[in-house]
Amino acid sequence: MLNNKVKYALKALLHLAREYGKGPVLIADLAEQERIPQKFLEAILLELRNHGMLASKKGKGGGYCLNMNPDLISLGRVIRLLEGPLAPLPCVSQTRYERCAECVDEAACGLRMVMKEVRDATARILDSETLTDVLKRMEHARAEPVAAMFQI
Amino acid sequence: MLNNKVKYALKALLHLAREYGKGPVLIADLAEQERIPQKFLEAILLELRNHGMLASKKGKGGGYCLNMNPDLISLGRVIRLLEGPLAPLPCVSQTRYERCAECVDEAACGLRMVMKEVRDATARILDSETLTDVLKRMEHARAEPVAAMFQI
DNA sequence: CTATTTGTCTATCTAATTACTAGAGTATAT
DNA sequence: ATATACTCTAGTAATTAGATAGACAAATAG
Repeated sequence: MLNNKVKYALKALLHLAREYGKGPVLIADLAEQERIPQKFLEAILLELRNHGMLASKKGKGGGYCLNMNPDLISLGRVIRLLEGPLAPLPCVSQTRYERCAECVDEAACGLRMVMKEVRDATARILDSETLTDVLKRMEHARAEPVAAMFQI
Repeated sequence: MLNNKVKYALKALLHLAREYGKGPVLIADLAEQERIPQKFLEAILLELRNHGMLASKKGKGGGYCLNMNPDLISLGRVIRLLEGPLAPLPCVSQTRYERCAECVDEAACGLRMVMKEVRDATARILDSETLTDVLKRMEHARAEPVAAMFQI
């Protein structure tokens, strides 16, 4: 399960991706429109900025904006930045491999083989899906709402 | 990331699956051979027993054994039992759906669509892979060790 | 029937993490 | 100057992780 921090970060980034190229967005607006606790959001945005993913501007007319093109930011990248590896076990992580302390024979560990498949399947999705891709999905969903079928 | 509790549980269950039909296994033996802290393992086995997955026998010649055929126990089932849903967000869980408190329009949430795909991919693997399947993988790996290639 | 073995269960503990909040400080535009 | 808006250091309450101690209960061998 993703924690709230990552979820809020992704929602905020999607919001900023939608406004990409239109100048800075106020934390307060972001917090209100995405319904995220403002002070918590502040901390998250700051962290993303310190990692170079966001840029900020102080003072009147200030705010936050993406520091790179939204099609360079994959969901996997954000999750790894704020939460850590996508892998369900550290011994199958590509980015932060760690041996299981208690493991007797890693090469013959059946659990590891299955978890490697899970990691690969997860990474295949999350590393290929960028903010731009997700925005496109959202527009598409708004254009053809499935719910409409039940609202005739 | 799976926590140690689940990892230990899965390792213990695989061990018990290997001994299935051969009578009870001592906690002490399990703990030693799988290198799991014994008292922690006790608590885990007790929980699995209280959920009906294991059976226990007190006194001399006692111990723990599987309470059902190992090909009825999928990794997904164990993870859900001890840790919760496989889904990365509660709003895409099949078994324990929960709405995101802050979500404005769930049907149009792009994040949700992607996470649904992740959940489905994960569940497809973990719900089909049983203890028996994992044991087969392990035997296979021991029969044809990849490492042998580098040890000539 | 009793000593020994082995699982059961309650209670506790520390450390880390999560999810926030307060409030003082700093930079900027006008 | 001054209002606006981000920065940053603390701190806190609640939960989870990862154990450990020790009394207790049941079963069996002899």
